[in-house]
Amino acid sequence: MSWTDERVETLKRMWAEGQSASQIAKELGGVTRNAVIGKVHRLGLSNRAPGGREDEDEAPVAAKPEPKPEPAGTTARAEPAPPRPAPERPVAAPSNVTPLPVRKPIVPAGQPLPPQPSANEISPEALASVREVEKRARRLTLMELTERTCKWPIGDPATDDFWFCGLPSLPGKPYCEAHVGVAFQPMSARRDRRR
DNA sequence: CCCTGATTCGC
DNA sequence: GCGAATCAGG
Repeated sequence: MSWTDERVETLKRMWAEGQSASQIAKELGGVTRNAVIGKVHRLGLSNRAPGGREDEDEAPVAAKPEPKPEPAGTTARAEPAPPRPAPERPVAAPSNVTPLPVRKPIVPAGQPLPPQPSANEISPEALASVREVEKRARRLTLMELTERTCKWPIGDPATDDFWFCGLPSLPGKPYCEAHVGVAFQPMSARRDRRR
């Protein structure tokens, strides 16, 4: 694979969007995150806009030759500060926490997450398991989610009482075992259960 | 251990 | 120019 104009464009766009190098690499395919990072540096867009105003063009002449007294170890690193999807209070759900087919947590521009077929029926054990699991949830924030962490939302997004499960997700699935069990229910299964 | 970006250096 | 290996950090 080579850096065609199109691929570079995708790289630029995603990098600007705050996507991580590994995410970009996966999107492009045929390259590693190292390749992406390397390219990013060669393109000279290493620091992403922290959300606020940033200088467009670089002042070529620096007045300060040596502004750093520290001998080593100092890292002038700019925080990414990814776009945070402010929780636009939808419907302040009461204490009634029973999200059945709720499957679409706010994931940072992730993949479509195709629906998985499942011959699962929601069992009392599964429900109990979920309750239990949610007590032990890692309580991750949006930014801490990865492809292998459960993205099941817990709590009320309109309050601080909100986080994501964060337990290890099943390979290829967005949720942990317990949450997959209640998330993916075929219509038929639900109907049958309503007996 | 999972992940992040930064840097180096042989190719 | 490229990117694997490595580094430095969360």
